[in-house]
Amino acid sequence: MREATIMGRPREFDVEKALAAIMDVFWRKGFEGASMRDLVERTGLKKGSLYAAFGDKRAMYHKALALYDSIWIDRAVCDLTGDNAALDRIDGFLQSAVSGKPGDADRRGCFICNASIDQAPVDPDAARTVRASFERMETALAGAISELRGGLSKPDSLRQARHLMSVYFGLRVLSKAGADTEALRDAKRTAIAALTAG
Amino acid sequence: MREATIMGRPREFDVEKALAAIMDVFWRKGFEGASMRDLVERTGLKKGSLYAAFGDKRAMYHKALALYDSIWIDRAVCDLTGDNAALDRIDGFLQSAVSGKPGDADRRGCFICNASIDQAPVDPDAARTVRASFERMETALAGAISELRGGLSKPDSLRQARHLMSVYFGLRVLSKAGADTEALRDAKRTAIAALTAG
DNA sequence: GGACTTCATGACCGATCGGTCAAGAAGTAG
DNA sequence: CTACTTCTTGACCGATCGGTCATGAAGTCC
Repeated sequence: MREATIMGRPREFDVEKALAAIMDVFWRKGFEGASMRDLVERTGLKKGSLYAAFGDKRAMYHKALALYDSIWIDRAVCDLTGDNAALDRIDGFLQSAVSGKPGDADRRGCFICNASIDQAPVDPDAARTVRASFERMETALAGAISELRGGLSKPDSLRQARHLMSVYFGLRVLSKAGADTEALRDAKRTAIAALTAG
Repeated sequence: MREATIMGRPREFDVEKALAAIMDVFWRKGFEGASMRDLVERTGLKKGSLYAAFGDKRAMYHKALALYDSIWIDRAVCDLTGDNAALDRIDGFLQSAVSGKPGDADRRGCFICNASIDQAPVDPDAARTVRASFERMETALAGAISELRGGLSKPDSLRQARHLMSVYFGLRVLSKAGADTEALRDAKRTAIAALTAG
């Protein structure tokens, strides 16, 4: 319904671009750390337009989180189910948590990880979104793992996937505080070694 | 110096108790999520007393984080270097990230983990404290690991320790969003299995 | 054209933010 | 006792918080 009917003055800004900007702000600063002023400046829009288009601050956060899921978690899942060698896909997945630019680091990390710490305990809706992302990642990982090691039973693949999930988010935490790159590399390497040999 | 000299009106409150209350607030709510109002209510003190005793909000946060390190990270390190069986000590360490009360969960999680996500990217002092805690944990873990597996070289123990560090913080992240208890148990179990067999 | 609908803008709202300070209370030192 | 120091308290500060709304601009529909 309602799509062909265009009445009244049309929007002058690109809603998706605006939401992408909102996502970037919450991603970097968290929910409480981001102010409406930040959102206004980053989007280039006025407060009234933002509220009209997205609802209140909490609603903006939820939409930003959903957008992150649909862009970045989607990408991670696609990469994990792609057609490279299974080991390379898994390695790439963990590597994405390690890299971040050298030196200054990407500092944003993973929005899902940030939201898990920052909002999940106080925002059930955010917690639900986060858990849904967890499951998608876990499933994709399990698929790649069972591809890598044909002999593994389905439940065993799942267990290995859950293990790598914890490694992934642990790497995200460690790297946010600027942990030694070598330490991250070691953690990743050891996890992968355990996978191929376990 | 200065300790015997007690001049003027003595403090009526217990500074350490107050700081413990402050720690609890920041631990639960993060830096931006905690307001001075929260701190005043939780400590039972007036704003003026808090500022006089601890400095501004940021200084309070730093002192709270240092207190956490000296209580909880100390305890984790002690447990890891204790005299139970090495495997039990390591298992207990990971278990502390899994448990949290059943159902409603402890929700506070690990303050170091929270601070890493929440403040480390924007507060270099907090980041330093967090990294120092990382290193203490890593060292204690490496010790327990080399005790568990005598044959392991020192660098290999360190690599295994770094791997378990990532698992630990990953479990913290997953559990904050209320991930399935079984998933956490699987992740932990698999990590330990990899340790004993890798 | 006029009727109607939606959008953009900036002024405005009360509440709360982190932080300060003057004045009085409560102690020590001599 | 007086002199002095520190602590406690509540009033107070300007800034910023998230959020609203009236007005006018900009479009569609007939």
